[in-house]
Amino acid sequence: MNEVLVSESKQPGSKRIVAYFKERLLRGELKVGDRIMPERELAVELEVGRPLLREVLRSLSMLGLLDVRHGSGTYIGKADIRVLSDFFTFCLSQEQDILDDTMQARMAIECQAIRLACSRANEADLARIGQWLGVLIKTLGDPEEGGKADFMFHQSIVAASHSRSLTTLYGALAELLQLSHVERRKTTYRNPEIIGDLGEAHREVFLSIVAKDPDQADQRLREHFAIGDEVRRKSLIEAYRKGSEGA
Amino acid sequence: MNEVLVSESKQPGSKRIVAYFKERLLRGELKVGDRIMPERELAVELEVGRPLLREVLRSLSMLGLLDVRHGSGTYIGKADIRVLSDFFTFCLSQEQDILDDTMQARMAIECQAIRLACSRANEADLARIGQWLGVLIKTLGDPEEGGKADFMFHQSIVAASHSRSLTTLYGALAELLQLSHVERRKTTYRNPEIIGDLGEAHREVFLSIVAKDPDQADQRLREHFAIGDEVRRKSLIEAYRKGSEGA
DNA sequence: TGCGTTAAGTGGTCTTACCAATTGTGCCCA
DNA sequence: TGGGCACAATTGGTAAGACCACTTAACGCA
Repeated sequence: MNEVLVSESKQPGSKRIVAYFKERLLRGELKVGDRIMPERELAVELEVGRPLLREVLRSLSMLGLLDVRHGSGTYIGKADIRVLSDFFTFCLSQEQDILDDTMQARMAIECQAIRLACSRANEADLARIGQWLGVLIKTLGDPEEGGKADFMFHQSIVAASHSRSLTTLYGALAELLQLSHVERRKTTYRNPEIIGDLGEAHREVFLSIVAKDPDQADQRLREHFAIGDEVRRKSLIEAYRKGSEGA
Repeated sequence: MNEVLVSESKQPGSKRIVAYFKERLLRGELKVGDRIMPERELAVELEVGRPLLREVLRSLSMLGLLDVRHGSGTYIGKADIRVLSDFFTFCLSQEQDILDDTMQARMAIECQAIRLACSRANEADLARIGQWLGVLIKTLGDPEEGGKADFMFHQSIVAASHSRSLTTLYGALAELLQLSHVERRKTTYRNPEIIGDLGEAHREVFLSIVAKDPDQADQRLREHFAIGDEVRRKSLIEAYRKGSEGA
């Protein structure tokens, strides 16, 4: 969308349509909930055919920027970050070891979020984090349910930061992160000692938020991540050994 | 794209088209660089009209997932994160004080990236960071050029992390971050003392990477952000006082 | 005044036609 | 025999017109 600015009439129709929306959205002329001009009228105004206009409208709709309602009209939507979960999955899935690397993005967002949560979390936030901590502990022996609870626990912390940009980024990675949680659980869930440590580590993370100590919370969370890394490293070594002996 | 799975033939045409691509991309049947079936053939196979197919192809193309070449064919693209810069800008620009909040996302990504850069940065990375440090110092008195150099300095650090997910997220926020850099400079550039401190702070950040000390690098970067916040707080207070006296 | 019916307005999908860019094939000439 | 040029085929780009389907508004009648 960031094209070199040339005479609008010389630009391909599709780019003129995109520019039309971009300008009006950024100018505030079109706001969430506004109804835009009907397709046939807009096509005439932009001097394009309706099929081409619909191509762009569909694109913007798939991003959530437009809310197209059959028989009613087309409205400016609230940009939907959920669509990005798929996109990020596509984007990053073309990379090797992406689940491992996603940990970096997760650590980046969560460590900053937990710092903010220490000062911004309200009673409802703390209650929600505590609730997911409870569910997590109950489901320690179940990789699927435990992985989901683990994800929700961490997502509650990010939500407690009350930072729109952090929750947006976290939401964009949600599908990959959730997959990562479940995969991690599957490599470790059979070891009761590890499982016990896992619950304990999450409890300490929670308590550090309650204590409202940003540096400590950041540290506890990093320790939690490091424990998880170490656990998986040992599991891999053990699996490798078993594999060698079997050979 | 995460729709409830129903009989494919009963789904609207557009959803079937999206599902067609999603399945084949995730299955690895379609890889970057592959050429897909010509439009007219694909329309027949999916039992949709060509205009509808083009609507979805245009959408996927705008996300960079498809590389459509006039007269040549349609190829699977490498998902282009640059498109997300605009989308994130739309997404987050619907929020109040978004430039301020974007700082949180920036801090999250950069503080994690700089930790990784301490162990992963190679000679070329360090040279590039140093180069942008030089440009930054030369352009301290120019908000536009200095803002760009500042952004590039920080972006080089993120690149030096060699983390695909962090660079992807940072790229998605690039437009907002760059705007943020320039805006910050505009509030402070007239004060020579602040400007001097700015150059010095960046130098210390750079040196901490060279020293390969993750905790120190993280701390220096946070101090740098804190100094920037303090500077802007003072500038706002001063502007407010002047405003009051003028009233 | 409220309900039902009809018509108008709006998006959804498709067929057909034609334009424009790229690529491949065949023929001619050196 | 090889290279170059021209033409045709293949592919994407754009549009008009037709018709379907959903929503909303207006009008008439009880």
